[in-house]
Parts: sequence; C-alpha cells; structure tokens
Amino acid sequence: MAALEHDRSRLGRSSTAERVADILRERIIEGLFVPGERLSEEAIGSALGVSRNTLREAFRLLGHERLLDHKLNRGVFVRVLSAADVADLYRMRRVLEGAAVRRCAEASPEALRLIGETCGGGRTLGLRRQVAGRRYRQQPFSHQALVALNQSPRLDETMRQLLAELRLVFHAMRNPRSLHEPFVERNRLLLGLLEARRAEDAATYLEIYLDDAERLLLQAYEPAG
Amino acid sequence: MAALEHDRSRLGRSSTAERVADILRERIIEGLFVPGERLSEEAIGSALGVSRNTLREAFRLLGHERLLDHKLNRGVFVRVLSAADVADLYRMRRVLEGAAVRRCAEASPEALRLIGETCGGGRTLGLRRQVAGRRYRQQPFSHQALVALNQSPRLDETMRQLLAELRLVFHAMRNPRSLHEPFVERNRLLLGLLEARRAEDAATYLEIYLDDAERLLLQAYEPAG
DNA sequence: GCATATTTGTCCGTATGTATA
DNA sequence: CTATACATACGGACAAATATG
Repeated sequence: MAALEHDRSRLGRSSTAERVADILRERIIEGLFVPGERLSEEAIGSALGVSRNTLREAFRLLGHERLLDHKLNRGVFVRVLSAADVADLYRMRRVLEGAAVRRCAEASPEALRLIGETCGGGRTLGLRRQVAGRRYRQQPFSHQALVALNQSPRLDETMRQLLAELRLVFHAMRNPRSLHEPFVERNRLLLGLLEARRAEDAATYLEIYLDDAERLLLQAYEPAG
Repeated sequence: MAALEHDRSRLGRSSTAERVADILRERIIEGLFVPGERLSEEAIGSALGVSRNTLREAFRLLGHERLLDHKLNRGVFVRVLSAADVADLYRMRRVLEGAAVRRCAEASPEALRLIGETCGGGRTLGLRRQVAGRRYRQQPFSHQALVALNQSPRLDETMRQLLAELRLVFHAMRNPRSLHEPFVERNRLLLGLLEARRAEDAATYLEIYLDDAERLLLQAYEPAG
C-alpha cells in the first residue's frame, strides 16, 4: 500500500490520524481484518506510511468506538464480541429504533423514503464504493435511516457505531448471509406500517422482529464465539 | 502538578494516555477548564509530566467524547456547545430516558431506589470525592440511574457522555444553579410515578419535563453562547 | 502586509517493561 | 529460564500552519 495522499482539499481537513482511522475502520467493517486479529503497529504503520505515534492516535479513536480492543503491553486486536455484547447491542437497537418508529407519524415522506432506498445498504456515509472481491449487499431497508427519524445527529452517530459493531459479529461467523434473508420480508412489512403511520403497530412489530433477530443471531454465534 | 503515579495495581491496568484522559475529563466536567479554553500541549504535558505524544493520545480520546474540539493546526479547545447541540442532547435524553421510564414496571426495587439515592449526584463512577472549593450538588434524582433501567452498559456509557456534555453548557453560564432548583420537585414527582409503576404517566410527564428543561436552558444559554 | 515567534503535526530514535516462544 | 519480540513512553527534530508584533 502506498503512502496516504495528503488531500487537505479546503474545508473538512483532517489529520493523518483521522484519515488512518477511517481506513482501518473501513477494513474492519468490510471484514478484511477479522475479529481477534492483532494489528501490529510496525506492520500497519509501515504499510500505510505513517509513524507509530500517528498510528497509535488512530488506534485510540477506534478503540473508543469499540472496534479495537486495547490490551496493555500486548497490542490492539480487532474486537471479538461476547454473547453479552450482542445482547447489549440489541437492547440498544430496541431503544433507538423503537423511539424512531414511534415518531413515524411526524416523519417527512422524504425521510420515510430513505428507509426503503435500495442504494447504500444501510450506511449513509459515502461508503458505497465497490470493495474488490466483496459482494455488496443491497438491502432495501436502512435501519440507519430509520433511526434518523429521531432527528438527532448524535443518535445517528451512535447507530453508526452500533452497526459497525454488529458487523464484527457477522464477520466472526461462517454464513452470515443466511441470517439476513429471513428478514427482507419483515423489513418490507415494517416499512409498510411506517408508511401507513401506524406507529404503535410498527413498534410492536419491531419488538418481535428484534427479539427474533437477536435469538437467531445468538444461536448461530454462540458456538463460534 | 506532580508527575503521574504509575499505579499498575494488578487488574484494571490502564495506559498513561487513559489516565491522563481521566484527569482531564474530570477537570472539564468540574469546570476547571472552561468551554472555549485552549489546552496547550506544551503546558499540560509538562504540568502532568507526560510527553506530547502521550498527551495527544489522551486528547484523541476526549475529542471522541466530544468534550474537546480538535482544530487542525490550531490545537484542542474545550468544546463550546451550540444551541443546536443542546437541542440534540435533549432529543437524546427523550429517547434514552423515555425508553427507561417505559420499563419501570419490570425494574427491580433496588434499581428504582438507586434513582432516588441522594449520594453521588448522578454519576455512578467512584467520583464522589470532594473537589476543593466546589460545592457538591446533592441532587436526589439520578438520571444516570434512570437510564440504567434499560439494562444496557452501552446506553449507560452513552448517557454518561451525554451528561458530561451537558456540564459544558452549565459551565458556560453565569448562574447554573437557578436552572436546577425548579426541577427538584418535578424529580420527586417523577420518581413517585416510577415507584407506582405508572409507566405511561411517567413517560408523558417526562416529555413535559424535558421540554421545559430544554426551553429554560436554551433561554439562559442563547445570549451567552 | 510582512517578518517573527509560537504551536501544532508528524516523524524518528531509544530506553524500559511486559509478554511469549 | 533465557531470549526474543513488541508495546509503552519519552525526548528531540523539523516542516508547516498559525498567531503575534
């Protein structure tokens, strides 16, 4: 890998550490770095053409996002989530997505449309570029856009980090696709309830949805983790 | 300030950067560093007896918590929240605390008791030590403990960061106390609803509570910010 | 507007301590 | 147990950006 291009194009300038964090975050989310893998300062630093000090700043950022696990004097590792972590993530989803569906009555048509948008696969950042050799899932339901109904940038960011963590679970499994497919129909149904502005029905349905999703995920994950 | 004591006492070891972050976080929350103030790498590094590299790692952590504002080539500043930030924090509170009160029926008596505990003033970490010359508020209602009803460590942490940010608002004002006092009675009333397990009433009351709190806070903050 | 001083951003070298083969 | 590898943390260096007079 070549050294980082120093973009610095006008506004939104960012430090090298932040750009390195972006790169590493992407690789973790895409599964190029698998959970449990150790990230060597020496190896990655030289591969990215940055000093160890700069790289360590990036590691701190990703550690704070719970994507990396900092073990003192042992290095940083891609996070391996426990079953308790998975349960916690779903408790969060119930809160964040539950609050969102309850506000569907006051949501703009545009906001609702974004939930069903087929492009982007759930992430709102400009990350839709094709990753080599990796099929890009086209899920016609964005839970990120759902949470956006709360109209809170901070909750959006929280959800983004939550979904990134959930990726770690899937990357630690052998057949993650099989867990998504049973839910495409449910997603469609949920979206229908939202468009009909039936907030309470949607909330009830979401609870069942997430209960099932959590249970199925834990069943498939437990033996691996 | 003397150099950091290298504790390293068995389990729960932490790096110097994390310990420095803890110290700086505490000072920001206590208002010893006021919003807008620039934190010099040189000054703080030598004051704490750590190198610039280590200090910068700590800065990254606090920046990620939104307590510090990183301005490229200009340094780090104690965050100054905008009115939009305050509104966002209250949107979050409605979601996190709203979900919590809705679960009061299934809350343990112990969990409810903690909300009304008079010691600690809202924070669950062992931070109840007396800060010199700073009166310690004894609020008999912990919104942190309320959010804990969600039984999610991650939401607990989110709430902790949220309350830390809110502190920034109060430290940027001249008379922060006056905004708390009108709510001690409301807190008592809300706690009564929770203890009576009247979830829906509590949720409704909380909405009004937070609407008022946000409005009053913005009124008092707008001219300053 | 310009020259200078200050401060950040980033890198390197190195000593020390810790974990692991 | 020794040896090796690596993370931790420090201090110094220099360029670039910014603040100051």
